[in-house]
Amino acid sequence: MANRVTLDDIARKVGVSKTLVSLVLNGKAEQFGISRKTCERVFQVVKELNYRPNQTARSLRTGKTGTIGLVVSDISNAFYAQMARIFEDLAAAQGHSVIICSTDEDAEKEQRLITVLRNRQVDGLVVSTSQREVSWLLSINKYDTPIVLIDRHLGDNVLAAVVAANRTGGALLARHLKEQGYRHPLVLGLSTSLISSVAERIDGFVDEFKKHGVTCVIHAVGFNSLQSDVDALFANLKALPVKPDCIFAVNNNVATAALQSISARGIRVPIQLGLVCFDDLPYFSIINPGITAVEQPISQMCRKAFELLHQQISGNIDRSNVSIYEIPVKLNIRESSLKKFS
Amino acid sequence: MANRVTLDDIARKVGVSKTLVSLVLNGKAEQFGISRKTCERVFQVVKELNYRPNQTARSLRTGKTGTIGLVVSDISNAFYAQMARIFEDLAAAQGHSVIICSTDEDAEKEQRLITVLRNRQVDGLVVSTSQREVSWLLSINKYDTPIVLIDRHLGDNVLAAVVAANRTGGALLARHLKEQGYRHPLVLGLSTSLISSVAERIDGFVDEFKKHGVTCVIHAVGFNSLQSDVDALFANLKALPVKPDCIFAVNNNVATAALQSISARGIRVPIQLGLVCFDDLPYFSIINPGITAVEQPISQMCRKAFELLHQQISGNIDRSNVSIYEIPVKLNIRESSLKKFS
DNA sequence: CAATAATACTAAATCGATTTAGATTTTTGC
DNA sequence: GCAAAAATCTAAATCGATTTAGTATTATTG
Repeated sequence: MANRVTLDDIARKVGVSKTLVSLVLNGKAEQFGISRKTCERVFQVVKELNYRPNQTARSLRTGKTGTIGLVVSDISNAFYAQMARIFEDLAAAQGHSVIICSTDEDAEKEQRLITVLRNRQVDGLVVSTSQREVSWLLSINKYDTPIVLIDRHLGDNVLAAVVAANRTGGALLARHLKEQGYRHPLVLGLSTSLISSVAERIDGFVDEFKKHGVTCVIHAVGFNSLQSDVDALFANLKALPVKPDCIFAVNNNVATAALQSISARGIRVPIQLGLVCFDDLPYFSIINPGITAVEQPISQMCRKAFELLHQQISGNIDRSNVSIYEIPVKLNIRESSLKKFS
Repeated sequence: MANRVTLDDIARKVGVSKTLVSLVLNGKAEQFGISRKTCERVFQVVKELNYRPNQTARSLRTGKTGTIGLVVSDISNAFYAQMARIFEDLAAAQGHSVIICSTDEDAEKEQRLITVLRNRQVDGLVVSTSQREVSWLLSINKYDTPIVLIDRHLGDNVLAAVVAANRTGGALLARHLKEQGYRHPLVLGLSTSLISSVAERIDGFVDEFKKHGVTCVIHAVGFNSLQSDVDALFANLKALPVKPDCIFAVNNNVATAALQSISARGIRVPIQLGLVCFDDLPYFSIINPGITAVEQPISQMCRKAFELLHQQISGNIDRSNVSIYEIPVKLNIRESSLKKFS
């Protein structure tokens, strides 16, 4: 075996105790008054034998694994994939690793996955939760593993959370549509709309239209039957009491499904139908018409979440006094909602 | 702490040894002739105290962490994000977890990341490698950690690898373009074209055209300067000795960058310029024109790679006799290459 | 020069599981 | 009723690191 080299092997070869080797390798040589010469011999042998510390053993002793768990609904979704990459980089900068889990918006599956992560002794969790009540996560956070919520929160002052300005973003989209002359908005939501992010996007959107006396129709589609639900809706668009003149897709998946239907049916955007989306994707600016979207500040959200998690892990923060951090969003106006000018 | 419950706690409360508790929990009760009654009491107390085994301790003793490392160039790329999701599911089905690392096509970074993963005692590695020679990975695989390459291989009979039928896919695209009447193909490759997948795609493409006396122009762009390199190319298209009438993007990133340029310059596809891509994306079938693409069998590739890895991990296979598995691809013809009919 | 301090190092305990080797107790056969 | 066999269970070693509580040895000081 290339690496059955242990601390003992180093110690034996150098002719010192493994305590000393450990101290040297952990940079505590100075503190423990270990002579420069000895240090050098240790480093030399470490290099010679190509010693690599067994992280498992270290974790058992220290109680720290240098691993964080990232729990999202689906890592293959572009939004969470980007998030994963950013967390990976943030973690790697500290020599930490990330284990990623996809819940498919299933609260029970989420609990199973989090249990696995806890058994693996992750130092902390970043969770885009599908839970509907806070108690379970709260007790974990309180007694065991630090948790920071991302993208979705579970109400005030219970668990630290970093979210996009969902309500504001929804309102921005609504105001824009209204200014463009759209009057019959249809909100394409998810049947899991209890999750805070989607709910607030919809609230912000609906409230803004309501201010001007316009009522929104809300239609929910299933996370696991997205395309077929959306297709079914489009097949019956004309049968609706009021035929919508624009659509608000609450996330990038919904928007893509809608675009699929729109494309298949040859519906003309933005004339026949306006389209806006919460969450921006690279291809939205490539296609014709470009899709008006609210861009989420993923990088900022991740950095803040990571910072909060680290404060909790290192115990530099009072875990009972937590806040929801809301990061501003940006409206990218493109042709899909420009009724006036088309 | 919610979970400072250890095997000892269970043993003490039940009034047996921790050996027994461990045996019971690992399903070895029968084998060791432990009475039904005792088992039941153990299970009851385990549930009562909400015992969760410490995976770190278990890993140290058994030498198995139940973790595999997935090393790719960038997890936020749709292709690898999908891959990650599939591996996650495959691993989860066996109670295993996945740690994901992004190398940015940097061979040294890849080595650093793999070293971290090995220190974490991962049971195996699935790597879409950026290495240019096989020796380093080979020695790891031989003496230490099982490795299966995915998407890219490093030559015959050195490391198990699962790849798409890259050469065939390239040829399929070339034949199609030729049949459509395109005669001046430009290959948009990557400066990291030494990697087998890209190289073979290009080879297959170029060879097919050569059969019919057509020479391809090959233009490489940088992984870290994709958009600007592509933009620069498009700015000078006319200045090229032969103006291309179609473009072959060697992967989805390159295609998206090309589309960005195409869209910005108002180039008309497929009339002015045909476009095909190796690697299919959901949005390729939504936009107008749809993008002709070779679809990679990601799921099959992942399943095969996972199977191979598991054979290696469980020692059911001779590690020195390895093969490259090539999985068939599928050509999805869309409007972006239909010169004839447009 | 003895007492004290500083320097350089180490033995052994520990983290929480698994596993080996063996110890009891009970049952069975004759 | 007693040895052998079967049925249950356990003590202790182990994985490979970190950390606590020291121990020698040498240098300094009054």
